[in-house]
Amino acid sequence: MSDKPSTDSAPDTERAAASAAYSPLYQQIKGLLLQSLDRGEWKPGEAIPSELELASRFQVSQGTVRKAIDELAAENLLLRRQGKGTFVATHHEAKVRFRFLRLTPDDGKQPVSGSQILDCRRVKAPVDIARLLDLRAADIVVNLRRLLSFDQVPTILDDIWLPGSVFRGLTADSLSRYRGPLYALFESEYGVSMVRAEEKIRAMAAAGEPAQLLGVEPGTPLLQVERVSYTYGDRPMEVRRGLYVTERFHYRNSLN
Amino acid sequence: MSDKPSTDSAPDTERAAASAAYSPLYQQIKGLLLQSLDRGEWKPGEAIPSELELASRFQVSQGTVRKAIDELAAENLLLRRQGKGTFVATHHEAKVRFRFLRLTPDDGKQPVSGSQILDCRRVKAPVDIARLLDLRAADIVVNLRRLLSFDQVPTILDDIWLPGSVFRGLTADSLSRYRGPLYALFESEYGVSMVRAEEKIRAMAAAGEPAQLLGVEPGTPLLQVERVSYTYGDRPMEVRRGLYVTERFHYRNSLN
DNA sequence: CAGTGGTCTAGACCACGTG
DNA sequence: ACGTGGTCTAGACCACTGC
Repeated sequence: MSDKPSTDSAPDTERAAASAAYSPLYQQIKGLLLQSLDRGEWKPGEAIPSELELASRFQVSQGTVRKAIDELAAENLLLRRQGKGTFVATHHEAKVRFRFLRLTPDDGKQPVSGSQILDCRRVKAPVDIARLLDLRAADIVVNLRRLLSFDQVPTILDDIWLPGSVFRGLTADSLSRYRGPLYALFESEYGVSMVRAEEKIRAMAAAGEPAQLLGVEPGTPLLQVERVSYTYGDRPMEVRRGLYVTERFHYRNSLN
Repeated sequence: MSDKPSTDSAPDTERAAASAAYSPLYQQIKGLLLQSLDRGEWKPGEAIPSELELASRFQVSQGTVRKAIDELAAENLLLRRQGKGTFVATHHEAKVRFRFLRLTPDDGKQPVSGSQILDCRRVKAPVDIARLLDLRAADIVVNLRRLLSFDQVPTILDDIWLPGSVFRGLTADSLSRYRGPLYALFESEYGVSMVRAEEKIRAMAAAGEPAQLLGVEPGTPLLQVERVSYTYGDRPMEVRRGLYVTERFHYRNSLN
């Protein structure tokens, strides 16, 4: 069923017009797959159709589908499992639970983590948040504050902003009852898959309230991590400002 | 010319023995290419032989060579340029000069950068450095300190450790005369290509001497970035401890 | 055993860079 | 016009998973 992407056998005029916007077949297929993912045709954790099936659906060769899937897998949107199929990435699953959390214990031992919701309100978007989330200043956002502890030690204080129109019904209560990563909740309850994020990191002295919540002296150096998370189509869906205590933890990063 | 990697047409016994250590042909080719890079058969910035030439040399199809090169390109060891060839990655070239430097101006304007060598000595390796560099405690290392300024403002204080046996003849003098990224110098003068690095980041208060050199008050929160850089074959070749002033700059990172 | 993704091949044609 | 990497195809066989 459906639209075979146009590539060859086009008259010269069309060819010429298209040449500026030339895009390889597999990129077009990739785009179609992205649309299906965005549309929710295949849910996180589910298998997508096999390569042969997609090839016949799009009327291209298996190799072309494969290359499209290869790129999506490289971007961690899909997950290939030999002999089983190709699956939509999800924030459930122990293996990738901390996909976006780069704070790591110095001694390498996995800590016991706990989350405490401090606050959850709906407010008019501050200008800087509105800009980052592509909203108008009048729009409503959910502002969420929470404290993460590792081995009972308060370590991360997060200030989170979400578009209110998408995250209806998100309350401190529903959050407190929930166990697990926020991004997994966003997926199953609000259909929002976080796919990519950008972080800006700086060093900052702990002010009074954060210091108290994190149990450190005012003036203690902390990491300030500002994260913007994106769904399919590079649409920003979350702003998160975190303060990290780096006494027994560090932020790890790989450069290639 | 030379060794075709063994894959097919092997008797059953050998086949079975190899099955535990089964490795796809293109991975074997990738290994051979890596050896050639490590051996310096193709220097940074130079083109490697064309895909067809490599295919005939290794007695495999072009597609297999292509897949090997694809992976090396994805790891930034090689650089493909359509119509021209495939090139060995280099730290010369304006485009990738700051490949490993994640500190970015808040306002996005490229600053004018300057480097000042503070110190360059050869000493016995401290235990922690020796461990990180896979050296014995008795081995000699080069210890290098420098101050980076952006738009004349002191911003990064680096404490750098290099294996002395590799970096012979590296002196404060030769460094002061050199303009450009250190990694480019390492490449052309010492044949060491840095290919990958791991960083550990924490927040830390500026102590007396660093504070003075960076022109900030003692106690000012700084980013402390510990980097270990690796050459081909994942051999550690540099430890770098940097202190970053994040007044007008931030450390940027992308999460996938 | 059947179905999935993974590897490997051979060949055709396209886009790009350089003479 | 030629050589490079880039795309696309068709088909064979392999390795892994689950019934």
